[in-house]
Order: sequence, then C-alpha cells, then structure tokens
Amino acid sequence: MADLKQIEIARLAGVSQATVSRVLKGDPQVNDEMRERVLAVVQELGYVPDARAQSLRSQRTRLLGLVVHRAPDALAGDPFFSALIASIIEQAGRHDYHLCVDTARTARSQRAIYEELLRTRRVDGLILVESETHDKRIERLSCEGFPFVLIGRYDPADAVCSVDNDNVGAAFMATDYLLRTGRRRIAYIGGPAGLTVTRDRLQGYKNALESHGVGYDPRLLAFAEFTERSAASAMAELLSLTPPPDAVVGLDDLIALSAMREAKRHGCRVPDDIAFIGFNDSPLCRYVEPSLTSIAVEIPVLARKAAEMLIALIEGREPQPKRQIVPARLVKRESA
Amino acid sequence: MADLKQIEIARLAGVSQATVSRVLKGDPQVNDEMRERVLAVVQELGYVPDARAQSLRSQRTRLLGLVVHRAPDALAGDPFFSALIASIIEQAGRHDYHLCVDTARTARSQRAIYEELLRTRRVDGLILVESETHDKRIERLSCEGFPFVLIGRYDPADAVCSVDNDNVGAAFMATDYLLRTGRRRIAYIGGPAGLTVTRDRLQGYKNALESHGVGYDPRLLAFAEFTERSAASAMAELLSLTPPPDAVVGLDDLIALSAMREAKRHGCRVPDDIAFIGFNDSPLCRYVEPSLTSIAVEIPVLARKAAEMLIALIEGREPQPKRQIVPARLVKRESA
DNA sequence: TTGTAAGCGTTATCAC
DNA sequence: GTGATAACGCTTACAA
Repeated sequence: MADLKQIEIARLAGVSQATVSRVLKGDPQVNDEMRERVLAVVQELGYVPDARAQSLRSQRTRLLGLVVHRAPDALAGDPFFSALIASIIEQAGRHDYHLCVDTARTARSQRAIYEELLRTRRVDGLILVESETHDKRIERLSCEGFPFVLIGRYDPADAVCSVDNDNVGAAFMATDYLLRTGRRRIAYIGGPAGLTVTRDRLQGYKNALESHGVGYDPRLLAFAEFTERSAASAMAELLSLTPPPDAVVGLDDLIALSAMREAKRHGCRVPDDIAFIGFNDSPLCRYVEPSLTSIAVEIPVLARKAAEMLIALIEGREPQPKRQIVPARLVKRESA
Repeated sequence: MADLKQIEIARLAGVSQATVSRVLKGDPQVNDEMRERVLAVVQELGYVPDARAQSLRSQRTRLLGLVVHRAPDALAGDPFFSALIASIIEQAGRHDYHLCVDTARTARSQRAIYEELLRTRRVDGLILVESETHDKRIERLSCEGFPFVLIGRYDPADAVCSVDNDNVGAAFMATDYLLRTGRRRIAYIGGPAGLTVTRDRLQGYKNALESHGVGYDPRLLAFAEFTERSAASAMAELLSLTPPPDAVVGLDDLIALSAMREAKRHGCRVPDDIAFIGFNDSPLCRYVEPSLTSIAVEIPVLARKAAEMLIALIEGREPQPKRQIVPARLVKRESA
C-alpha cells in the first residue's frame, strides 16, 4: 500500500511508467485502450501520485503560505484570522492548493519564517497581512520575484498585488446611515491615532458629515487604545459634553461595544438616546444586548480574492487589476 | 538567487556537494577547516536547502496536517479552532514542523481530503478532531500505519494515540455546580448526536444528576447543529416544557449563548429564572450580558500535547502514555 | 575525512 | 503513440 508508485502501476498494466504518468496527466496522445488499462489498475489499487516527488520535479508544492503576526493567545480570540484562514483554505481548495499557516511573534522570528518559507520553496506563494508602511519583507519578496499578495494598503499601490477593504467608504457608510436615521451629534471613537485605519475611517466619517451639510465638531472625536477600559473612558468623556452625542461610530466592534456598555451604565437607552455602530461584524455583535449594528468588512471576499490573485500569480497569469477593493456592508441590528 | 543549490556552494567553497550536505546536517565527521569554508559561503549567499528535494529524499515533508470539519463561516466564528490552530503551529514550530490546515465540509470531501493528505504523503502525520465513534478514517489510518493523533475519545482507548479534555468530568463539573446552586431542572443541549463530545458530556451530565439523586428527564435533552438558529430552536422547544428548565448546559459557548438569547427573548431572566453554562471559555463569554459562565477546556495544552505526540510518532518514538487527559476548569461569571 | 554515485518518484524530452 | 532516459536537489552508503 505504502510503496505504490507509477512503476508498479506500469508493471501491472503492462505498459511503461511514462505512459502511466501521461494517463494521469490527462495527455490526449495516449491510446484509449492503454488509458483504460492504466486507469483500471490505478482505480483498483487506489494509486495517488506522491506530492513530494511532484513538488521536486515540477518545482511547485501547491501550497500557499500565510504568516500571522500574533501570539497564539491573541490569535485565538481574534475572529479576523479564523475567518481569513477558513476562506483562504476554501478558495485554495478549489484550485487544488493547500494552506500552510505559520505564526511569528517576534520581529526576528518573522524574518526567519519568511526566509524559511521563501528560500526553502516550501510554499509557492505568500499572503501577507498586517504589513507596515515600509515593509522589508515586501521589498524582499518583490526583489526575488516571489509570488505574494498583500491584504491591506501599500504605497505605491500598484507596485504590488493587494486586496483591501474600503475603510473610507466603510466609515462613510456608517456615518451616512446614522445621519439618514436622524442622528445629528455623531461621535467617532478611533483607535490609536497613528494607525492608517483610524485615519481612513475618520476621513470617511468627515466625508459623510459634509455630504449631509452637518458641521464637524472636533469635540466629538475620541481616540482609544484597544482595551475595554480605554474605550469606556473615552465614552465617559463624550457623555459629559452638552449636549451629549446621539450616536457613536466605534473603530471596531470591541471599542463600540465597550462604549455602549459605558453609556448604558450612565443610564442612556440604546438606541433611543444614543446609537452605536462598530466594524467587523464579529460574532460578538449578535450576542450582546442590544445587538450591535456593524459594518462588515467582507473577510471571506477579501480572502477569496487574495487567494485567487496569488494562485494567478503563481501560475504565471498577471492579475488585473493589481489592486482590488472590497466594499463594506452594513449589518443592521438593534443598536442603530 | 533563485537557483542556488548545494552544488553551487560546493563549487565556490572548493569542496564536493556531499560535503556541503554534511556540513548543513551538522555531521561531526567533517574537518573544521572545510566546515568553515562551506559555512562562510552558505552565509554569504544565504543558501537554504530546498524543502521539496529534502522531502522527496528523506520521505518527510515536516508538515503536520489538520483537517477541520466545518464550513468556513462556521469555522470563522469559532474560537476553538483558532486557538487550536495557533497552539499547534507554535508547538510544531519548536520542532521545525509546519502546519497544513484543510477544511472538509461534506462527508465525501472529508474522505477525499484524508485520501489526498494520506496517500500523496503531503503531510507526515495528521491531527484529527471531531471524530465520530466509529470513524472510518481512523481505521484506515491505523491500517496504513500512518502517524496520527486524535483530539477526542476513541474506543478502545489504547488503540490509538489521543489527547482529550476530560469531557465527562467537565460536564460533571458544570452540572454539579448548577445542582449545588439549587437548580433542579437542568437541560442539556448537545451538538450533533453522533459526536463523541456530545455523548461524553451527556454522560457527565447524567453522572452529576445521579450523584445528587436528581432524576434524569429525557425531555430535557436537545441536540443542535453548530448554528445559531439550530441552538435557538432547541432552546425554544425546551422552554415549551412545563415546567421549563431552570438551567441549561450547552455543548459549547456558542450553543449556550444562542440558547441564552432565545430564553431572554422569551422573557426569561438570566440567571434568576434560568442559568446557563457553556464550554470553552471563549472571549465571547466576557462580552455578553449577562456574562457567560463557562467550563474552560485548556485548548492550548490540548494542542501542544497533540502536536508533541504526533511529532514523536512521526519520528519513530512511541509516545507514553498513548492517551492524555487534560482537566477542565470552571470559570464563574454572571449567567450561573 | 572527503568524494563518487545511487537513488527518492515524478515529469518531460528524446528517439523509435 | 509509446518507451527509454535524463533531470529535479538532496541524502547517504560506499569507495578512496
């Protein structure tokens, strides 16, 4: 069973080993009668070619690589990555590719992992997430001509293949929705001020206010760390304004959620007194009370497109366009 | 850069290609002077051996396989798998192994995936989760002598290598706690009835009832798929009983949460009218209202042990003991 | 101690 | 059309 190779099939079918290979590859040049004979033996013995030998010979492993920069416990709680992984696997599977996932916590181990995956040719291509603005890895991969696709933003945008969600558009969508439902004093709680996502979404927020002719009040802006407490205290401060905000756009679901809790603790009714919108449409949203309206960034779409692009690159097709933007989607629930 | 092989290193270092291989393998037989020469060239050119060639030659891919039986969207929201994946990767990495994750939704595709991973020798071993009581895959793998470790239970227990959390004990712990806090009509919502985890936890539930001398009422049992709707409708049915349950043990946090929401929608107060306990202590638990009491199964420990055992098997060491049990832990919150 | 050479199981290029 | 045969890049007897 274990040592079943083409040569064995060939012997039993009374043909040469090369013919077995041809039949398996679907070569149209082979005689029907021989094809039948070979396929019969293959079927009977359940022969499947050895991926290792194929990899060496074809210089292709049919393995996509994904490296995640999170400690295991951080990864564990993050719905983004599990969604990403699951969707990449699915899309890869359609093209008969598999996914190899690695984690790299420290900067050193990151370099090592990339080095390893790239140089050992263990994977045919890489999907990169959470890249920084000037990312050595990216320059490196570009130089080497190694196939890779970025999830996120990069400048110059057309230098690399990338997919991203439309952060400006997503925040516009959230704010616009609140304005349409009659809210006028809309606060924005961002994450750390340096993050591009914080800034992009702030931009979308401003755009929406402007498009409705609603004045922009800088006092309604707050920035929080990614902790419950930080978001809560930002919210407390916003509530001390007169008049207080009647809606809040939070950078992500956890921030929105923590803010919402704080508001409730101050006796606000949600959504009557104040509405809340988060981002990511994480599983959490459905389970809290009131359930949290959220802007879904379509991670499965993102992942599918990334995998699709990467496979195209690997197989020598130049993806067009090189940059794809996935629109966001409003998931309406009780909080707004 | 791309076509850098040992023979090239050998040429530049003025040695034979075999010597390069020996140096890289850390063979103590080689002359120090030669080793220096070779390593210098290796360093300078940043040579790394081709994993594909190594795989073919050594008959080892250094890849562990994990197959997950969930649709991508079900996987996406499930903290269990992300925790599992993350911890396996980490442990594997310590031994210079990588992880290949696949999903298989349908029974047919499951077979196909196993077939593929096993027969193509794409991975050196498999970690199996969510096995069923009489699992063809397991018999198959055993027959073939393919290295694999089960996360979960299997009979006879010493036929295969496995790690498991103490599901019977965990459910006992949950049910016992509810009984001690005065609950008497305790319902159990399992997952699909064939799953061993469903049955083991049912057993623990029954054991606890018995140990408290509380009668077992089969009407208080329900089985749900791993979807919100399914758990909710199971809960709705339980609520229609007279009298309704005063506590629910859910197979996992998501099931417990979905059930809890359904109960609240029916006007039940939690925990006053009805208490809820889930399993896994997922991040979600803290954010819902009321926060969910949960039995923590130590997934990282489970994953680490599984990976450790699998690697031992692959490398020809017989793990002792063949079965490892990881105890559970009660995390008390508001819902019970 | 180092070099030579025979595979590992495929695929692909030749002749026939 | 089909069958030898040479790679693919590495490991490892075996020879020197």
